[in-house]
Amino acid sequence: MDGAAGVTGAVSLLRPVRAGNAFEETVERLLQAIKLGVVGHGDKLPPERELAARLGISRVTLREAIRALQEAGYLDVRRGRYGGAFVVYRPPSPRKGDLRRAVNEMGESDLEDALTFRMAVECGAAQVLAGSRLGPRQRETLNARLSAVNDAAPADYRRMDIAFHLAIAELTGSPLLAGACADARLRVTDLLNAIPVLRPNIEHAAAQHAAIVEAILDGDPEAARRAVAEHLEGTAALLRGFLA
Amino acid sequence: MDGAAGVTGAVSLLRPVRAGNAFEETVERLLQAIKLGVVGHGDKLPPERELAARLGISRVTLREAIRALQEAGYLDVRRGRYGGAFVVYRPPSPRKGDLRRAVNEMGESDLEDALTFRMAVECGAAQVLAGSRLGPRQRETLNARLSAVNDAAPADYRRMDIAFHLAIAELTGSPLLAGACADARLRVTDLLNAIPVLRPNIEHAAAQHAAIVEAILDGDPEAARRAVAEHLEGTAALLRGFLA
DNA sequence: GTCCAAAAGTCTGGAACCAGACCATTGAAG
DNA sequence: CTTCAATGGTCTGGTTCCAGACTTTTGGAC
Repeated sequence: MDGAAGVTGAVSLLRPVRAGNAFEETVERLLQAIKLGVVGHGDKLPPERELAARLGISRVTLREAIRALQEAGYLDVRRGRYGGAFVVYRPPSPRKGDLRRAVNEMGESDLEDALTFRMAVECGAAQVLAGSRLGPRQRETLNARLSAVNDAAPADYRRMDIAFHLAIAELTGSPLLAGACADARLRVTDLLNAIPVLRPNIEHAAAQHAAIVEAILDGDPEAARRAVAEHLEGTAALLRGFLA
Repeated sequence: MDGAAGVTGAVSLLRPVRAGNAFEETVERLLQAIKLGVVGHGDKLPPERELAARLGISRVTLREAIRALQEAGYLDVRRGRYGGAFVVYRPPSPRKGDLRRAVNEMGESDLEDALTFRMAVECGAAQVLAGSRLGPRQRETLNARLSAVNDAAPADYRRMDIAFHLAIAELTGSPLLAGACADARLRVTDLLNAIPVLRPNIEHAAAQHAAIVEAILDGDPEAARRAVAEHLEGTAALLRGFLA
């Protein structure tokens, strides 16, 4: 360091190699999967042995995490054949003050960080996707996700919205980019879950979603980038509005 | 899973919680810091106790990593007061075949992944930065980094180039975004180090760097995004050219 | 009704990792 | 030339985490 301390990158590179112990990180991961709706209400997690292998941890550690989530009321574990860990979580209806509480938990600066990060990676993903030649299969997927959001029941709205946004990143074919977008989204899920889903907002978002898809299918990176930026600015403004 | 297996995000969320053991991850991190030039030739790493704390690992584990890097010839460790671990690494002059070898090591699909990821996050960062009000201090920093690349000796060129690109991300004020850009860059450093630094390429890059800075200082997100996209496409094309 | 396969639940020995105390070396200041 | 502070080097006991073998429960197939 010393001589080059100020050059750059020191902050991001010399940060902790591990976010916490294996147990904590596993709980966090599973909770994210549940809250993002990757595994929805009533769905079953993969068998312990398979899941432990996928997460790269031992069964013992995974079981501790599952038990913690069970005790917290997120999972229902049943044994025997056809048993498993079933998700029983439903996003709670937001109450006044939830947002304030959620923001206080993460900190104001973390909020700005998350919103900035999300803006950058999602705009980047849309730009990249619009700039690549899309096959008929990919176009279908994109349209299907768009329809799914528009047809979603209020209780499913957030989940479908997440699926739509992540689909854009995943269709780029870059796992790194998809991971970054998933990361960005889950850093604001708690906040979004804390504000009510209102009709005018949904309609506004629907128009923006349509514009995003249109730009991507048109192969116009600039329009795609602008559409996503506009959409996310709207979301950020909504959040700040509820905070004020 | 099952019911929602196809929805999305499963791949990125149910991936391994830890990339390897603490030792391996630490070696990797330090090596990245060295190769990205965060700590340049002759610089000293922070004292073991401090570095271990920053990396969130025990001194024992850190020392193992340092010893590995010492044996690999990247560090020179001296004891006593004013001692420490000094970087002795200089980026090697590329030889014919190095690139092919580096690509084979990481895999073709990982290469595409890395290039796509980098395109998305760096374009996003430039867009965000151009869209934010910059203070005089930030403008200075940006110009300084630009000059540093242009004035760099050939041996320092890559390092200054990295510092320039990362500065854009860091100036957004988002640690998450800065981290993503650092990650993206280090995934291609080995490849870029494997191709020679040629005059025409440097001049071409210099013009593009200038265009990026101009767009950002003008507060034009679209122009900034386009300039970065163009620049990175040039780099990607260069890589592919050397591979063909 | 019996059997079987798939799943959760349990146990054990060992490896990895850690926190903290202590030792050894070095170069500068007095 | 003695002292001292900052640094790397070493040791010890305890915790976390792991791999793998084994047990129990469950519901369907025959």
